[in-house]
Amino acid sequence: MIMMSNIEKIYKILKDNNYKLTNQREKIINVILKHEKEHLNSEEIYDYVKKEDKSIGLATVYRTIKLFVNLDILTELNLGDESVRYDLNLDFDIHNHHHLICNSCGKVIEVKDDSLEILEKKIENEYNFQISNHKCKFLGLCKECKE
Amino acid sequence: MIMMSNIEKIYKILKDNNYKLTNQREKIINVILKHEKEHLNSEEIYDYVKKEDKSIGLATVYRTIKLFVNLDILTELNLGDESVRYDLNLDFDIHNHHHLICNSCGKVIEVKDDSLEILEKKIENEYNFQISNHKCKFLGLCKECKE
DNA sequence: ATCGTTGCAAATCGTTTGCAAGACA
DNA sequence: TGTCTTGCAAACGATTTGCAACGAT
Repeated sequence: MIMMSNIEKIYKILKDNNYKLTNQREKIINVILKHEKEHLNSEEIYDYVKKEDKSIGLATVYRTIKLFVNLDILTELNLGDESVRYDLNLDFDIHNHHHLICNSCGKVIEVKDDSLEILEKKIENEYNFQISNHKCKFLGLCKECKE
Repeated sequence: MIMMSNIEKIYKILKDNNYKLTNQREKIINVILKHEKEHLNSEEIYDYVKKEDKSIGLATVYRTIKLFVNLDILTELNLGDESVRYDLNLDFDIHNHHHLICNSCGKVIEVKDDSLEILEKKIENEYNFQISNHKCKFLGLCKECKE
């Protein structure tokens, strides 16, 4: 099995779904990949893309983000009271992936963990609720802000 | 220790913080309490209150909700892609309280559970991140929709 | 050549604000 | 009475839309 880079994965998803790979979409993808760890919001994505291409329209950025959310390339994050931020989602194992959110500096740290499965089993039995996914965030203070 | 009803608790919180108990606030409280399990959003709260009092202003409802969030009477919920909904929060043990969200009918079921503490301990050690709270949602199908 | 995609500007949505009038303590 | 609170309408910010022009396949 050939290993695909993230960029290739996204190109393939677009192609597979009959969406065109335009100049604007390419630039937006590059910005999102480059800042993957920062969980940018719409405005930030627009600002970064604007630096590469002064003529890009705000609506295009919004439309592209929405498309990517629909294609499961991005996941919307509702962190704290702030704006909606986006999380790149190309690993297909998001099921066991949580977020630590620092109340002081706003940093978002990703955590891989599967220990919620015990709790999920319990819920499935107790409530007869069939779980397909979970979203978990832990609020608190990061290493740096704790000091 | 005397047991206070939810209504009494809210009246006390307002009084303790030097807020007046107005007619409009009373009506909003009643609507929220009556529909506690439904996790109403702003619009729904407004619609219900409007039925009791045709003359109430939309801004008043928004201002009251915001006040209640600040006073920790309500907690904002960001469920799925929908609007912000509100969760009555008078038990003071929200720390161990999760939400099950049905992808089909949108129902929200509350779950009391404290088994996340093991995971929290693990995160605190592994990431040196001091957790003060968590918010967890489990997405899937409820008993009724599963059939 | 076709049909998806874009940039622009206007429209829309939910929410917030300024202000004068009204009401609770 | 004094100050907090209200209703109204206007303002606001983020996102969406209609449309004619453009561009990828």
